[in-house]
Amino acid sequence: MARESKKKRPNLRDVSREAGVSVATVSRVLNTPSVVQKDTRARVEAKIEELGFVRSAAAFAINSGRSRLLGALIPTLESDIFSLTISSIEQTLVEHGFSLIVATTDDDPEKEASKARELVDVGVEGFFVTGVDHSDALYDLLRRTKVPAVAISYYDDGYHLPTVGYDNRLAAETACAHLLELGHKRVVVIHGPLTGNDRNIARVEATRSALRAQSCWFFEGPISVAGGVAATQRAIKECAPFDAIFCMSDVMAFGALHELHRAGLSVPGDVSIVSIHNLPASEFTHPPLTTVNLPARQMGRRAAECLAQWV
Amino acid sequence: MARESKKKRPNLRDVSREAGVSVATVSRVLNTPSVVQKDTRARVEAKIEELGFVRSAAAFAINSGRSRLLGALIPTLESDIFSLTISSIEQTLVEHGFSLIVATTDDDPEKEASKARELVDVGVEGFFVTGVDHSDALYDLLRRTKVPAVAISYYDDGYHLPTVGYDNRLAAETACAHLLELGHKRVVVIHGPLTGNDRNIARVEATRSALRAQSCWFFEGPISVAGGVAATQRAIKECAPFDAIFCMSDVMAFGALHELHRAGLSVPGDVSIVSIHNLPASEFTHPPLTTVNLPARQMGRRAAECLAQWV
DNA sequence: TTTGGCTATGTAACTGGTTACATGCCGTTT
DNA sequence: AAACGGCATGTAACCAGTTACATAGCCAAA
Repeated sequence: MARESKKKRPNLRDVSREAGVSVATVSRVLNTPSVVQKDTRARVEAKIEELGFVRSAAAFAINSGRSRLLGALIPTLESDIFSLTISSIEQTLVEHGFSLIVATTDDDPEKEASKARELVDVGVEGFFVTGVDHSDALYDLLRRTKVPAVAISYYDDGYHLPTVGYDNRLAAETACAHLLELGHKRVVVIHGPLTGNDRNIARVEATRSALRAQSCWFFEGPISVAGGVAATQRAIKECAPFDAIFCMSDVMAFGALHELHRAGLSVPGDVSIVSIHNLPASEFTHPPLTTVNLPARQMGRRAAECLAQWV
Repeated sequence: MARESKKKRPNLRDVSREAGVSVATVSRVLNTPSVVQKDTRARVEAKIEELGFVRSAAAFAINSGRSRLLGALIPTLESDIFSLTISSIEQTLVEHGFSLIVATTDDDPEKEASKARELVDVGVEGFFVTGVDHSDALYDLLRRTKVPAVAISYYDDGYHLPTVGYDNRLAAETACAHLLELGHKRVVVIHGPLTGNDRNIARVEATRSALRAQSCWFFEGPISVAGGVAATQRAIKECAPFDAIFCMSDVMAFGALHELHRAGLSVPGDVSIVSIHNLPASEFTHPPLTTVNLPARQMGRRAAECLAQWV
């Protein structure tokens, strides 16, 4: 009774003592059960069950050097694209026996570096970063600790980290090509923040060059439905008439669609909309969105497999 | 040069040797810098920097007993409600010096229990579970390991774990009251899966009793826009005319809205819609959704603070 | 000059596992 | 009967930190 209450958690030695075997044997039961005699094993396993023993993760990690933890540094979880990606990363990692720590960075390189540092402190064996544009502090950390990292949401062969993602320039170009094909001449481009966001920068640059022969207006806003609404309002006020809107993100397109309806403009009659992402919900807007597919789930899976293999 | 390449990562002894002090002193520089002489400390800190030393999280955890990790067991990340919640949990936890491991369960109690087990194995100091309905295996784990856990998305004073969340019955009742007030008589209720999902069960039960005097049809489907679309299609086919739809989740309401439009029914002219959640996007549907607000962000913050305090 | 107390640092024993190596036992083979 | 080999198990060193306790050095009071 005193035992029950004062003891915190049983450890290997407790089990070994109670089962009348050595610590090594208990450890073997845990790690290589096949090498220990059947009845001994049964006895030890019974004691483990009885005492409610669970091996200390810390102690395991300390001599195996393996924490079975990976981290993910993403701008936000409040955007479907990233939550979709994280979701599939997590699902893939469990298959490989890893757990996933998420850390959000708000697209702030400083915050990213400090959270990366925390991840390393907490013992991750590797992590994901979003995009290819990072602070020196982060690169420094990677160099010093040699922790494996893969970049997601961005595909760039020449980058010094493995990248798993899509070609953001190509995605924008594809959308632009579609607009050009339809013969649009006056295009409003609505995109997310450019500071610290290489993905948006790549898309905007590609768009500028693809639409160089067209009249274009660029509007920046937060990547949200409200952001799309606000940008579209400004566009209607400042640069109507236009015949197309290109949203760099489906969620902003939802907002654009809403605002166009509100303004009495029909889609695609008066204005065409194209965007990038192809979220599950984009199929059910009115009309359905024309959007460049970014295979977020697939990317998550690939990235997870890449990192799991590496470590 | 041989050192550079063959050595893995510098440890406490390496630093102490190089700095010409004992391991205890280095440890003190790390943990209680104030007690070590200024110049000694400076020397040690310089060496730490020079060697790129980072203390092993595992070794720290093993004797402090603190992993600084918490886990979250949620049904899915692919739903805005949960990603919103997780997002605010994560943001709150960093303020308290914790990192967050996410694990998705698909609303499957078995999966939940096994992931809980993994979380414990990996060394979390506590975790969040969703709802109050769990497998025996999970309760057993909690009892044996005494790991703190708080339940979210559900408020129930009498539960044996602390709960941080909303009153799901009340939310449903509020929505129903609104429909009754408008005088609706024939109501279609669209809800998510009931198996293993106490939140949905509570809402449906509350709805049944609130609308006992009305004609009601209940449709179940996955919590997604597509799920809402499909359920609404069936409703139109099987039980028109109805004058209201109550969706237990905004995302399903998006689908319902879409499908009603497609069928040529006007909202709220022909059919009223109410739902639960109040997602950021719900303000921008056409017409804006009437929805019972569930303060996901606030809940995340509270839950995080609760658990952080506890451990 | 001795004693006492304070501070800065070192020594070594812990934490809870893993594992290289040692040992003991039993059945074959010569 | 002696020697050998293989298997099951035990002993103790190790991983990378923390920390209780010991010690050394210094200054002031007796």
